[in-house]
Amino acid sequence: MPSIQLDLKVPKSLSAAVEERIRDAIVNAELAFGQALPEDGVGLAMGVSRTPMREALTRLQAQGLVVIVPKKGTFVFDPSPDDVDQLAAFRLMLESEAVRLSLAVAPEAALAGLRAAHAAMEQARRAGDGRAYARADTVFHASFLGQCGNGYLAKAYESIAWQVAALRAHLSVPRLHEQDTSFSEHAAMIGHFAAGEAEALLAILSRHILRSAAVYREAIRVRAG
Amino acid sequence: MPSIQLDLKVPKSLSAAVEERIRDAIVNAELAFGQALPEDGVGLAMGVSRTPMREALTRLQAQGLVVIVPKKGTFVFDPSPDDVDQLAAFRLMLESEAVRLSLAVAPEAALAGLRAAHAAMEQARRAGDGRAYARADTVFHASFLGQCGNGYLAKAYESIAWQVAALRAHLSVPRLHEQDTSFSEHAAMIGHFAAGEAEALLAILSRHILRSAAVYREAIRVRAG
DNA sequence: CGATCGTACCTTGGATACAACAGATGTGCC
DNA sequence: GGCACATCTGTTGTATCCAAGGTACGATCG
Repeated sequence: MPSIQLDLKVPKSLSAAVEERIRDAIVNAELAFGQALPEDGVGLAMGVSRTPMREALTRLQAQGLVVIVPKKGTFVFDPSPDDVDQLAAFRLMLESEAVRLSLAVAPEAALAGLRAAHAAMEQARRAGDGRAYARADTVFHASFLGQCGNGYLAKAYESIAWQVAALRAHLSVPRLHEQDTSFSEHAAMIGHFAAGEAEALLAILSRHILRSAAVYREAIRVRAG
Repeated sequence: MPSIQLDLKVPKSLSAAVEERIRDAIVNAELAFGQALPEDGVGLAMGVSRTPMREALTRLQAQGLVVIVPKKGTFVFDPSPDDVDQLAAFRLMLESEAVRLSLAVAPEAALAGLRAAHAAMEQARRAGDGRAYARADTVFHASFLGQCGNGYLAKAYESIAWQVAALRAHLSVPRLHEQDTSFSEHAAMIGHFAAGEAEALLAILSRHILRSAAVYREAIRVRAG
């Protein structure tokens, strides 16, 4: 066994690179909801052919980020107000279970992840970097999942986390007031987690998730008219 | 609008047909766990080329039924005892929530589905058709999901239901005693559902799922040595 | 005899060419 | 002016070809 570890940058496959790029574009709101993604459009712009592009789109469809309509085209997913509610409900369900599990299985590791993410949130808040704050927010919630010990649960969460991130990027109105509320709620969650107070934590989590869902729902409803 | 319904067999895409065929082969135990699935092997046997085969395999990977190892090949998924436990736990979590939701949202529709499935189970049991019984069993549990009103929850369940079905086909030892227990448990669940007794139903469901998980886990452990 | 290197084969990864289908657009007729 | 039809374009669906990586086996050298 080699004693040193040189993490050689393995050139990931083109399809993986394309998938990642498009996903970033969606969750960073570079692409609008419902926007068409012809196979030879984005692909050629990146210098790749249709084959990896197709694979990337297929995988993105499995993640719910794009919708492929046979013989018509591929489009960025376009959630209805109802979708937002259902997504939030499902997210809350997964995350609640992850909280209970991680609390039972690996509370120290999860707590470390929460604190690190919260520190990153604080730094981003001081710097006024909304995007970094959002990223840290994502990491915070992913901490529960990473330590819950159930790979299927974690995978299911991943498959919707991107959609949640996209909603946040597209629909959030960055008000500092909101961010303050969010920040203190996260702090409270850490406190309850450290104390092993699952129910109190879940109450905050539920409020937290359902409140943002209401905001997104309203934003979509208004936009759609 | 045509007044008659001739369910004209829409020529689904080749990739969809291949996907379905391979999935059937896996959940019907025609293919062993870990078996290699070279792109030009199964494909050519069905007379299709590698491209639709690749798409089918990509989607099957998203469903957890196959594992694609870059530059090595594609293989039927091969769950470890731990995987079985986690899968069962996740399934129980999804299905419990679906029970609560369907009970709250559309109890009549769900109940109709349950009764229909249970009737099919009884018929299959009388006929001694184990495969038909298993299919009806799958339909029974899917009834909760179909009426829960949350598409994300239903989709997540679908994505693991195939794996559960595959476990059942590969590892079940068809003992009539087991089937009797299963049958009466399902009847009890219908009774509790009709009476709106969620907790009693969930207790049976939990026993039901965890018991079969223990069987599968043991079967895998023994097989692996 | 064993370890290591080279090579051949098998696999997937990607590109391109062709075919088929859906929708839009324009045109002619009524 | 409106409707029906043909065409035309843009898109996906499929097949085939070439390239590159990984594995296993055998040869070769110590």
